[in-house]
Amino acid sequence: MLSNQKSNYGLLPESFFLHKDVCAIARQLLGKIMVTEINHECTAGRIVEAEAYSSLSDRASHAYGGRRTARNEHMYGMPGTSYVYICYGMHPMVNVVTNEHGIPDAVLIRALEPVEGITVMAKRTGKAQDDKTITKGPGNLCRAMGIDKTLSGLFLQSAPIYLLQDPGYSIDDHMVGISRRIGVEGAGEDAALPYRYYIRGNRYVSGSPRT
DNA sequence: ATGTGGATGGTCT
DNA sequence: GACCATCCACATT
Repeated sequence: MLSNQKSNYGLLPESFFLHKDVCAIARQLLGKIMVTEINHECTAGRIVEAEAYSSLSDRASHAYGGRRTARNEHMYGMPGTSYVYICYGMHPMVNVVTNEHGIPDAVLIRALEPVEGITVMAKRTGKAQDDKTITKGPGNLCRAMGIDKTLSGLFLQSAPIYLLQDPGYSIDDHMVGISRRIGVEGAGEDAALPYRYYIRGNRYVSGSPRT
């Protein structure tokens, strides 16, 4: 199943995703492991960048003002499920849905550091295994992980997609950078909110700053 | 290292 | 018809 990783990593409890502070969850997702198993191919990466999108009051969120459409329906789903949508007509983006059922908080996963299946990632993306853009940025990481819209609305604790903790790994606060979010200039004052979290100096972190 | 412009198509007004 | 929670190639500093 999860091959050699299964013995080391563990599922996250529902309480992890139920937290009301979506920014705290985005921060805590740094260092966690995202895994996909698609067509018997396992790929995994450590989360190194994530952004919080906060429910109804956040103008950068697809659910701003309580907006609810066919596209963003999964934002209103159960905590610990996925919300995948297509951006710019071609890039899938994967989010982790948080807070209680019906409250559309979500964390956008923006970058991973490859942990397993790097040859599969290279095949899917047409890039070299040592290309640092292979899982850098929300569109790139979805391509490397094989994530598409059909993986939206799924619990992140069973095939084909998992979110796991690595008990032997922790991220100290001094390793964490915080900034405004990327690509949300249209969100007025909310564009400046410090809702982006990343691991300082990690070569897979997208945008800037990276330190 | 930084900036620009084009690709590309779903979604909402 | 306008707007994107982006990426890549290519130009310029």
